[in-house]
Amino acid sequence: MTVKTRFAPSPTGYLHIGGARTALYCWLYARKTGGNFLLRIEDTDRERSTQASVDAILEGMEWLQLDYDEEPVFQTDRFDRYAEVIQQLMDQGDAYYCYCSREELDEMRDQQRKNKQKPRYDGRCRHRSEPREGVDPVIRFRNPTDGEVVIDDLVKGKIVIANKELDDLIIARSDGTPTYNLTVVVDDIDMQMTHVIRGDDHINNTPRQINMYKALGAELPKFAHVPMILGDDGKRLSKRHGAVGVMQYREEGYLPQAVLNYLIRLGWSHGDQEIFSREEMIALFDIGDVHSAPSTFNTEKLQWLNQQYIKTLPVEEIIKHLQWHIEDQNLDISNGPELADVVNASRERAKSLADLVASCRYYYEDFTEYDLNAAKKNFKTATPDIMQALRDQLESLSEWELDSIDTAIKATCKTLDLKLNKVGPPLRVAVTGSAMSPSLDVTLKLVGRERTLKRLTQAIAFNRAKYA
RNA sequence: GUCCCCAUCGUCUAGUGGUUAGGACACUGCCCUUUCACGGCAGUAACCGGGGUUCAAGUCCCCGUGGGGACGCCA
Repeated sequence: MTVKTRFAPSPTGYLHIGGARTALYCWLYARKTGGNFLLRIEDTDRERSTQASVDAILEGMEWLQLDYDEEPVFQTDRFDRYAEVIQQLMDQGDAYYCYCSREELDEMRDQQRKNKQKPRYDGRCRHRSEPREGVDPVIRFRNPTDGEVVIDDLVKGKIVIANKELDDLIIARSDGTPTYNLTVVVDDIDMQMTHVIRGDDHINNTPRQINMYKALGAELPKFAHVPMILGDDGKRLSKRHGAVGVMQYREEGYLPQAVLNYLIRLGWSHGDQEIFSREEMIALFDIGDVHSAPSTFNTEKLQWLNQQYIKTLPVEEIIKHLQWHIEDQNLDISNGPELADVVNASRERAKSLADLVASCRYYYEDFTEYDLNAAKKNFKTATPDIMQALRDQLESLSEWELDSIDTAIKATCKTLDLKLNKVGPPLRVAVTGSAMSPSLDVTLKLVGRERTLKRLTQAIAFNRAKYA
């Protein structure tokens, strides 16, 4: 049978990092097995679902390049079908009207809590035959009272839950709209899902859902419950608890490759391997190998991975993702060196794409102020003379190439009888405004002759004024 | 409170009865070096506790402890 998986977020916020991992696992498993991966938007809660969230989720999926095989399914398009199934359950006697008020239910739960019991619906409307005047009833699923439900979970193993721990859950609200546990089951059956991969916060729902599968005479999919991701404080990462949206990682300069690589290694591994290409992920991943314990999100490792990818990805790929940051940081690159050359010169010292852009500004724009610490440390009384000597040497060059620039700098050192470490650092500050840049020959070559000479003139003036 | 899940360095993990408990991030030191990085080398650091089973337990079982989750007319 062809594998079918789905990612089923509810559009009540952005795509967060935990959701992204679940989506990745679903996607990988489908891709690995030659199956299909679908996206289903669970928007039955009309109070909280928004179009903006739908867009954000779609955007996140696209950024991560987790492509789905069919058009996304929206549950709000399927209300007729849910009503049909609810009616079927009513007709079969597997569902019933419940007229209890919210106050009544609250009181019941309070009482149970007081008695140190698990709050659960006690089934008081199970046998009611008369409607209650003026009350729009909800519909509850009649859960079996005896026996137990067994989940053969692909990541957790065998889980057994006694039916007496479960209660009769609401499948239709008093306004007639269906609720989560019903819609999931109906959709997964109709969409012929073979594998339900989701966060383990859903484990408690699974036995109820299995009972509904049984009531509907449907075949069970395989379940795989992946552990939650915890924040630095050990608490579950969620929308209301520090989980940031995946698009925020783009804003901070992460590559989608790095995010995906980080996510796959969070709870899964393949020996000692840390870096996985997309192809390797698909080839090596198996849902059954996912670690059953929750893991803590660690930004430093994500940073390291990001750096690895910035260092090694083809330059065109880097540039593709860099565009967004160039716009974001308002950098005009039309007047300066080739972006590819700049990227190649600087990629080894960038932790993020945002850093990369920020640290390349001097190739394209002039500046009038120097980094305070860099100037303080490297501009001395002798600087104007050194800069002047450098300027003379560089100006006389017939060609502006790495070799000639390098030779000019060394020749200056010799003329002045100074070591390179007295000449190089101030030169760097003069030309870039900061204390860090690629090696001087590369930097000067890219900055260009004209700009270099102009900046040396500027540095001479600056230092003359300072030490006058 | 009740039920469910989980437990190896600070973090991510390898490990499937016999290992000097391995790797990665982070951290520290050294080397490389015109800066910052990169890179290389070295180092600190872990089997939650207690009982079993066994010749042998990080590995299997039980009980604690700790952490997480669920207990909605949310998903």
